[in-house]
Amino acid sequence: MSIISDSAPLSDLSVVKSVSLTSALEKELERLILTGELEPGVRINEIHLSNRFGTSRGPIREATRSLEAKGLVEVVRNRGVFVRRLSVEDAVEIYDVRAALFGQAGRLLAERMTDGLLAELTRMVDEMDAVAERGSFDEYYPLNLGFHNLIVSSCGNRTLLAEYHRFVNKLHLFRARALVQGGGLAVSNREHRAMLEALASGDGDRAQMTHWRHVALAKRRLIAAVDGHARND
Amino acid sequence: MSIISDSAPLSDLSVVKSVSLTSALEKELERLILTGELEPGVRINEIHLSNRFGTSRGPIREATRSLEAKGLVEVVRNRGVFVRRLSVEDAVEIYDVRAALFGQAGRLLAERMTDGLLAELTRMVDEMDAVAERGSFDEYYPLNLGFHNLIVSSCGNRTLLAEYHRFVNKLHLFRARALVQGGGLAVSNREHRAMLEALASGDGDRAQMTHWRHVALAKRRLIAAVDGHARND
DNA sequence: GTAATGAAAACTGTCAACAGATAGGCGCCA
DNA sequence: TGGCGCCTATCTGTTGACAGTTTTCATTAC
Repeated sequence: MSIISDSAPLSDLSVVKSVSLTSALEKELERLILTGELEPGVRINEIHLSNRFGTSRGPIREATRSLEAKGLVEVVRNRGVFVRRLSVEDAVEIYDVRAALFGQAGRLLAERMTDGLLAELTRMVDEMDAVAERGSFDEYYPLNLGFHNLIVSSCGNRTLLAEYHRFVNKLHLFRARALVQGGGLAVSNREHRAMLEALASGDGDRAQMTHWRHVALAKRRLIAAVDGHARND
Repeated sequence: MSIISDSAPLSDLSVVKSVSLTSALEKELERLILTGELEPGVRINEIHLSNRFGTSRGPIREATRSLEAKGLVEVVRNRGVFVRRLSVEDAVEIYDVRAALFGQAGRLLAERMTDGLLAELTRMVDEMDAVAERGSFDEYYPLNLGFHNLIVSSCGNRTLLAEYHRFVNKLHLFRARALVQGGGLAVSNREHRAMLEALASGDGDRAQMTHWRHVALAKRRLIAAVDGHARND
């Protein structure tokens, strides 16, 4: 259950012998993939990596097998491992799964809501409104990410949290990822307010619905953006 | 994206060189774990396994790292890999995730329902009713499994399908698994009928709700069974 | 100029061996 | 007799090497 979101600056792997070389390598490879330093589609050369990290190929192979199970890379026999490339269809499928998980998180959170958390979430949405008015996407994006993370982190289900993060991370493998990020800052934040109200009411059904719909609408925006982009090609 | 459900009788690993030794070992280990031949909590000895399968330890280590990422085993540094043991809390968390995924599958299926599929699903529910009346759990269980699988398999989202199977499989690691299987055959099948009606109506919201609730109620039955069992101890 | 061919280079799959860590048993001592 | 520490057996972590496959590239024929 590795929740991969903090890309801690542990580039020097030599220090972390305490947590096994394989898992350190796995984290580092995951970081390289998610930051885009290893682009979707490229092959991962075991020998190059073993030279780069000063290890033998064994631990690297173990790490890549782990990443394969997580869906970040693809292993082709006798040809090597490739950073997974997500098609539009893959991305759309992931949005459905993410919507389901996020809706469930909303439901669970509504049933265990605290005043402090509600205040914090409200503050975040207010801040996003301010930023959205300026149209500053660079500021909006991390706030938005933090808002969603706080909801899922606070829902009380660690399994759900891990899965949610896994799929959000996986979306980084979608080449046209930039498409979905733009557009509709204010619109998106209106949906956030609806979620807030549902959470405050303590109504699980309603919270699940608003949270589900938020991701479903994001999916619709993605599809529209992809279609528009394709038409412009 | 390995959908693991068919435990094909490929006990002889020597034949399947075409799909790589590691993945064949992984499938076999997964089978041993899910069937309970390797019980939750036991340690997996690399040397014994390599002798048993006639390979070296390398491929076995790769296979176990993959299983670790899937959540079936736990790796402790310098001590080995252990078949994962699920607590009641873990099982309950998984039910929440499963409910979310199954609800989403219901929604997707409602929006792409065909007459043929509806007829097949109806036939299955009728058969379950007949079996439930006889109180034959051994006959009910596989029918029930097939009913759920058909719904998720037909929803058109392969990512969702793979995830759903992963979590259903994971529940095999729950030691008190027998607790949830018993009780409420007729009750459960009444919920199936509600799901059928929602699917037939083509109403996505309603289908999601009925499918979600079906798993949520199963979760509640599990909790009740566990509580009752604990009180009897 | 292009396509087919064959050899060599590069890379992955697998294995066997060594180094370090852990666990269990034995003897020593209070 | 019970507890402590040492020692050995067992097992995992990692490495380097060999075998087989894929890819690359130069050569040759058309």
